[in-house]
Amino acid sequence: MRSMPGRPAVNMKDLAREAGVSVASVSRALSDAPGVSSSTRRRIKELAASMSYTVSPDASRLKRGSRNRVAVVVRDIAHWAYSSMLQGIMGSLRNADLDVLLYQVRTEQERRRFFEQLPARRQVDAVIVIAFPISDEERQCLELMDAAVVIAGGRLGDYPSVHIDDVAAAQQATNHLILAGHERIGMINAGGDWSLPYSQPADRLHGFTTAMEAAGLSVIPELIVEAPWGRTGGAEGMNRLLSIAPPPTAVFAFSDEVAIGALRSLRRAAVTVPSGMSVVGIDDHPMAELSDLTTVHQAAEGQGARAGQLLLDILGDNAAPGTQITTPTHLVVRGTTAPPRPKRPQPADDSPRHIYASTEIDRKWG
Amino acid sequence: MRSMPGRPAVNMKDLAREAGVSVASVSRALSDAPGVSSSTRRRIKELAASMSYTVSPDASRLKRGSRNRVAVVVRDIAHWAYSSMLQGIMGSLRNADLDVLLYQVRTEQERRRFFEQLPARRQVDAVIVIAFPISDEERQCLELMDAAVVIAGGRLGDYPSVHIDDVAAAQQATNHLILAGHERIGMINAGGDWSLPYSQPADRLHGFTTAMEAAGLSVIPELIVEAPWGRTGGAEGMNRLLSIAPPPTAVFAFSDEVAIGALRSLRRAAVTVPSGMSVVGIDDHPMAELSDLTTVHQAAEGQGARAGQLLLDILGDNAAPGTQITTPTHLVVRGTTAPPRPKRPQPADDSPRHIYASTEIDRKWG
DNA sequence: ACGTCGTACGTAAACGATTACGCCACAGCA
DNA sequence: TGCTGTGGCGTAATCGTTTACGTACGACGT
Repeated sequence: MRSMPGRPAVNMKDLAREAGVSVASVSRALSDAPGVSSSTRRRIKELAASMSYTVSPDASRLKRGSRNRVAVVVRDIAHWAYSSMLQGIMGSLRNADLDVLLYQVRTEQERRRFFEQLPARRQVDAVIVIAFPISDEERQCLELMDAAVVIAGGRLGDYPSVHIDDVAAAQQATNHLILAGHERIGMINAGGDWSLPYSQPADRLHGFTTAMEAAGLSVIPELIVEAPWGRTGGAEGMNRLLSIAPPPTAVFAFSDEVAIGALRSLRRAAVTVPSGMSVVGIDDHPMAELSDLTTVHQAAEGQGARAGQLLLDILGDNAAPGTQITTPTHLVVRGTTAPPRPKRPQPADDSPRHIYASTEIDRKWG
Repeated sequence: MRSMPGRPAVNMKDLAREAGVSVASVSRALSDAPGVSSSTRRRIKELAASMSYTVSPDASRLKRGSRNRVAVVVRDIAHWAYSSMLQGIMGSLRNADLDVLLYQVRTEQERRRFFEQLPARRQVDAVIVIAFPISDEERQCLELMDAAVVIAGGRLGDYPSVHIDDVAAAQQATNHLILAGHERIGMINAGGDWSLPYSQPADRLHGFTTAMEAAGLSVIPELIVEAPWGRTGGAEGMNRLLSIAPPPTAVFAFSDEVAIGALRSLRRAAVTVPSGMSVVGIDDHPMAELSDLTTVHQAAEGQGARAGQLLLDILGDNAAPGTQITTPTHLVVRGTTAPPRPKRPQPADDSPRHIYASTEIDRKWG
């Protein structure tokens, strides 16, 4: 049976009466403030426990003017990278006496609604945005509520953020293909459904082209295809690349999910991997190991943890408001990349490369 | 530049002065309560917008005694099944004007801390517990919060819950193996690290044994191994089963993650799947498709959505407090199950079964 | 002309805490 | 004894709202 909604069964006044002291003493005792003898403090605390009393967080917040709440906004909770970051964030905020309000914005419309209502109902000290772009008007909403903002898993304006170096990650992936001897290299990019521009696709594209140019290879525009984010998008993208004559000998995919979709297309097209086509992704998604996918590892949970810590530092005035943290990435070589098939058909090395061998030893390159 | 923490730049009194009315009228106008002429109401609302004023949720809650928040407690945010459920919950709560407070309890210690300190105390109307067991004392703590409780992805006492029928799911998996002709069937069970008993392992074990007995097959105790939850646990479990002479010809794994770990052990032991060993799991994790794993599908996001809806019904007094919802499961046959190798060695059908064939067509059995 | 009623609005008392301020008793010191 | 300082505690103001109640006033019926 629940009592009146929200009204506590026992409030501070009751406790005070019961203890024979004033509410002021109770407040002081419970909040470990000075001004109460240690004996009464102990007595009050014990009584509070026995009456299972706790202070009303709302009244307390109202009076003190603190909020002790942060909002975490995530685009897709069920996505590996984002839920990992969320986990990292929760981890570093765990001991901070902060409540976490969770919001999911899957569509443009939900995003808009979130920012419209944000100042209205939710009062938070900070907002952590996990990896999606926001518009200028939406930034104004954030300014209005005078909350700190931290971006996790991306970069956005001058906001403090924790992210990987997308350009460098793309270069690591591309250089791996180049070092293996590939020259005709394609890319499947994914913009992520948002109408707003986000730095990731542009950065990864930029990393790809600069790596190619640095190696003296030509970037062939038709070998760069844009596909929807996700596995089906990756499959589509690869189909488009396969329809080009001649197709690339290696493909850099925007992410592991895209790469895995691409691998599916290759299987259906009976193109052997890696001898007929090399594929590399970015993320080191758990599925990458299963698919034996060469990829560039990023520590998603670690980024979340750093973002949470950065937020605490900012709230505690221990960090510059514009701090940008770049977490390292590294190449994980698995079974989907190899040198290209020699141009002159010769006894091809089609001996069954044991598909699981490389999961045992992840050779890690800078 | 942030002003005083938590104190709004402009409060209702300021607005009232500016509008030339009393705070009462402002409150009435903004909350669409009767007692204000429509003209003043409009005027006040416009002024509020132009001063970008919003009511203090804390003061409002304090006075009204409402909370409009629910807590979601999850054991492992980054796990596919739980983040999917969380996603489903968020989805059905989205339009309900409820904020979601998120708590993670990964370890026994965190769980204990959560229940001892009840950070959600006096803050939420309801608590959704995602798939982990709680002790009797902890239930008493929950009562203290005087909040509604809903269990998602499991069953717990008399609390309303949304879950699959674990017994039936285990039977579906086991029967599939039995129908394929297996007789010596093992099981890798996983208790999930908690010291508290949870219904899932017991139910799945029970489903396994009843299916076996119903088919007139004997349950061999040493073929039932307990392993830690997760892929490495599954690998360990399978190693133990392989060390038994003779090993089983088929294995039912507690979950897809366990099954995938088991598959890894089989690869390392050079046991071919499915001809040398059949494996079936439960979940239909996205990785199951990649691993071509036969499994029993459960709709994780759907369960979350139902749980969220159930919560709304309970808060709106539209559902009996003890409602239990069972969501259906179905077998998805893929490539890790097949009839056992005939006992008399004969021309084995080791022609390469195309490992991806069945991902194209998921034959679904009740 | 006079009650009566409904509407629009203001006044003020909560809601449950925190905290500045004041009071009192007692200890220390001359 | 008289003065001052300090620790322990109570009084009351306050945080920003909501809302029960009171009042003023125009409309209406008789």
